This record gives sequence, C-alpha cells and structure tokens, in this order.
Amino acid sequence: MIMKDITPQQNKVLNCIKVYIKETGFPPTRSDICKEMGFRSPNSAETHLRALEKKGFISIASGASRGILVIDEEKGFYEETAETDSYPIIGLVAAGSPTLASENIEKQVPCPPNFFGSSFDYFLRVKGLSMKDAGIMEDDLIAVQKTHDVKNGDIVVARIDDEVTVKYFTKPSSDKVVLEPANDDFSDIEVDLRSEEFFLEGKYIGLIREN
Amino acid sequence: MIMKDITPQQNKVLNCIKVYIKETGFPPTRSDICKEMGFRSPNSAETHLRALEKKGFISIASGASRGILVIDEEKGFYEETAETDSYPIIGLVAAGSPTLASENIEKQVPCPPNFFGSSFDYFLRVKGLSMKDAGIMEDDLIAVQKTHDVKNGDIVVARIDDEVTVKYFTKPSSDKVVLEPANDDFSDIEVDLRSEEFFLEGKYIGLIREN
DNA sequence: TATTATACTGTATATATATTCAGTATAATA
DNA sequence: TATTATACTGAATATATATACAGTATAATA
Repeated sequence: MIMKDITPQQNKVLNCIKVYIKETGFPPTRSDICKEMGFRSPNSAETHLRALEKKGFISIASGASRGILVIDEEKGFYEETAETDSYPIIGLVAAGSPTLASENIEKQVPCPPNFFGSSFDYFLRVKGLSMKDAGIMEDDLIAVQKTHDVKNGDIVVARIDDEVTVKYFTKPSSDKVVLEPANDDFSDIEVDLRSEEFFLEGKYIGLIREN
Repeated sequence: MIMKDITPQQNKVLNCIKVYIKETGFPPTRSDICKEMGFRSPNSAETHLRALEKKGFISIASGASRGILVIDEEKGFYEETAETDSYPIIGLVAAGSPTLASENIEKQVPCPPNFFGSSFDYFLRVKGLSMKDAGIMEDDLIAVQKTHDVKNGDIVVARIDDEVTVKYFTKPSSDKVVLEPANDDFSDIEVDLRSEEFFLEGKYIGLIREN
C-alpha cells in the first residue's frame, strides 16, 4: 500500500489519535485533538483530519461523532499481538565457524522478526573492539542475515580459514576481498581468493546491547 | 474478576457493540444500537448499557458521544503471558523534555518487556555523537528506564533547563552533578544543583541499532 | 507570478447524541 | 405482598460535535 508522504505535524496528529484510541477505547473528537495538540480552533483538527484522510491514513465517517477509523498500517500500532520468533545467540569464538549447532548456542531470545527492518537469522556475540568506531562494542549482539548478497561498505560476518570476524566489506577486484576494521589499532585484512579460503557467513542487519 | 450473570438480551447488546466496533472502528451511539437490535426507543439501549456497566462488562464515559469501552475479561491474563509489549520511540529534541505525550512519539515498536534484563519504559532516539566512545551513535535507540535510582558511572538521560542529554553520571557532592560525555570533542557538564535546574529523566538500560 | 499545500485562529450553527422523565409490562426475589 | 430487575415505548432537552465560513501566514510548486 503506497501512502503519500505524511508531514511531521500530520504524523503527530495521527499518533495523538492512535494514543487516544488506545487509552479510551474510542476515537477523539475535533475538540479532543485540539486539547492534546494545543490547538485553539476545532478547524485546525478538522483540516488535519481531512489531509490524513486524503492521504489514506484514516477514514472519516460523515456526520458521525468520533467517526475516525485508523487505516491499518503494516506494523499495526494498537495490535498488541505482535508475533515474536526465537533467535539463537551464537558466541563468536576466535576460531571456528559460527554454526547454528546447539553446542554453540548461548541461549535463545524472543524478538519480532522484522525488528530491524530486514529479516535476520541469528545473533552473534561480538568479541574484541575491532569495530569500535562503528559503535560495535565487545559483547554486543549483532543481528546477522545469512546471505551472500553484500555491497562494498556493508558490515559483514566473514570467515577466513577458521577465523571469524566482523568487518567492513570491500571487493576491489574479482579475486580480492578487503576487510576493514573500524579501529585505528587494527589493520586491514586483505584476502587473496585464489590462495586463501574465504567464506561469507552473512550480513550485519542490526545491533542490540544488553548493557 | 468475577462478573455478574449477563442476561441473554444483554449479551446480544454486548455482542452488537463488539461487532459495531470491529466493523466501524468506533463504538455505537444509543441510536445505532437501537437500529441493530430493532429497538424503537433510545432509552432501551441506554438501560441496557447501564446494566452492562453495572455488571462490569463495559464502562461508559460520561458526556462523551460513543463513549463505550468494552472491558476485556481476558486482558489481565493475556498481558501477563504476552511475549511482547509495545514501546514508544521518542525523538530526542534539542530542547524540551522527552515526555510520553503523543506528539513526541515517533512510533511504537513491539519488544519483549525483559529484552534487556531490566524493565524499561521507552526508547529514545539519540542525536549527536557525544557518547560515541561508549558505542552510542547517532540515531541509535536507547532503552530508558524512568528512575531516579542511579549510581556513579551509570549512563543517564538528564535534562538541564530544557536541554536533554545522554551522559555518564557522577555526583561528587550533594549539590553537584557532573555529566561526562564519551567523546574527547565534548566537555564535561558540571551542574550546580543550587543554581541550575536538573532533572533525571531515567537510566540507560540497553541499545538497539536499526542499521 | 499565480497557485496549491500546510498550518493555524475564530465564529457560528445545524444536528448528532447522551440522558432524563414518564409510562407499561413481566418475572423474579425478599 | 412489596420490591427489585428486566425489557421495553415515547417524548423532551441540554449539550456535544461535525462542519462550514471567513480570515492570516508561510513555504513549496508550476
């Protein structure tokens, strides 16, 4: 469903309507919106409602009081039944592939599948500070999507021989891959695909820090 | 919760209200109920509503049109066992308190309540790089617990006058608070509690980066 | 340059709506 | 037997509410 661009102010009004419904169980009047938003004229609410209706975010029942229906977005704001899946946390051991074998699984954590926008397959617990300047710290959990579809500049999880690392990915030529850390204390890793074993475990999708 | 016995006719009315809300998105008027049920007097609906309210099946907002809230019997149980709750994302505006008022809510995201070990109340979208060396980057979402119980060294969300910041917290003496950034480009903020307004919005619990 | 979209204030009003009052009737309590 | 709960009709009314109309102002667009 393609919705026209919402303005920041219209978004505030839309959110205010959603919150009102969540709190009271029924939609607000124009006057209620004015109170919430600080407007002094009911027509301010009215014009915003008409704009939101025109853009497809709500529908308005003519003549009816509180006749505002919020059109379901993909996320489902007031839909409390967001489904969660269980994702494994895999320890990033210095040597060895981050496999999904049970002996490598630290624990399972519940998480909505589209939590980071893109889908992902597992969490990897980061060791070391080689990606410090990218805001990836020791013991962070990075959400990893198992894929080989990566672009230059993506942060990837890669395995060279038996060593697994998280780095920026660049492929300057067909037989060469460069893995760049985000920390001046570390050096670039250049991989000659003709002589070294290189395996792309996946792509960095998002990050969680449990404090 | 024990609810008094509902009569068959009251159950019909209750069901008709539920169907109306499901179909239109907002509760019915007395007149709407009459149409649905075949009553000829709005008072028929009114007395049924009052009976349903008395028995705890609905609540009625006085004076408000369509002010019927259907009480969900299973809600208590459901909330206890629910795997996800919905948490608001609040934009960290340069000036102003990060309140939970609807106009400041960017959107709601589903997340398991104990996702970060401790409970939390909202997500704050980080602006600026003052906590860069702590791995907190621009546009990160930090989970914030509304509390005043913080220790030296905790990362806190604080408000000085109308400015909201995320910093390391230290309280060297009873009338002084020092807020330390995690970035050499920024300076410590020293707050004299005797002359400046200082408010502790909450404590940093965890972090999410949506990439 | 004219036009449109956004973002408001302020006033006015027809009507949508909650709510009270006055009845009628039946069945179940106390 | 008197009382209360249920289940309605019918009329009346204060007010809650949608909605139109008249303005002001700014920014973007054609």
